[in-house]
Amino acid sequence: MSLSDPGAAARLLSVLSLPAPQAAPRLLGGLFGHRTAEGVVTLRITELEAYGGPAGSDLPDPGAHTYRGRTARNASMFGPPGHVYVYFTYGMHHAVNLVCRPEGHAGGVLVRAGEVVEGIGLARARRAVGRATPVPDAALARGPGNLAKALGIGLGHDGAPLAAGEGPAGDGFFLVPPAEDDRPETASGPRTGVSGPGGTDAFPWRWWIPGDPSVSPYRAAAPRRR
DNA sequence: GAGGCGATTGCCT
DNA sequence: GGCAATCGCCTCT
Repeated sequence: MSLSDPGAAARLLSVLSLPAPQAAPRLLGGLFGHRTAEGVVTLRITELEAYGGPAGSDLPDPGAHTYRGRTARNASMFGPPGHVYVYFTYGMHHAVNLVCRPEGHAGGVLVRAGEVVEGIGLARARRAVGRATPVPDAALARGPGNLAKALGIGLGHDGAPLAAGEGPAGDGFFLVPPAEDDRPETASGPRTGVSGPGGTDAFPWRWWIPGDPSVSPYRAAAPRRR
């Protein structure tokens, strides 16, 4: 697999047309990158989570932002595949999803962690902002908030298209799903930080590459403070 | 118009 | 392991 893989475009469309729980394990080990005026950072995806659609749809997911229907915030999740859904949470963190399924069907894959394989200097610089101590390389894109920061992703990128391979020249996102023969070993379990039934064994929609140092530690949803 | 809380992170004890 | 930070979105009044 490489950024110039001629089969990448076909694989991207076929994989992202699937419901998220089927697309997610097929994206593990793939390349995901973002090119800006600052440079390019590319990751090998090592951890992700699938998210479905609203109550009453064909893939209801009580853990998803889309569960209560389409809103201005989550509209990208209902759009055509091959785009990104970026959201802002906890007043400080961004996270990025790869939108799945045909337009009208909500679904996406949250990219939770990756190994930086290109642009590690830029990733280090972005992650160093506001920190006193340096970030270990394996942790540069560990966790969805950290990954978004390493890739330079903000709310302004919500709805941006995903190119296959290196894509057209200029700024933007690109994605290269692994060829079938290149898919890594995978493990799966409940999603991290999801409260309610969506965070239980009933939705084992988190996948990761076992033993990879960039995978984030599992955390149960924070109990409500009072 | 107000209040609660979140697909998190990192520092503190 | 506990918990503060920090603010936009969503729900309810």
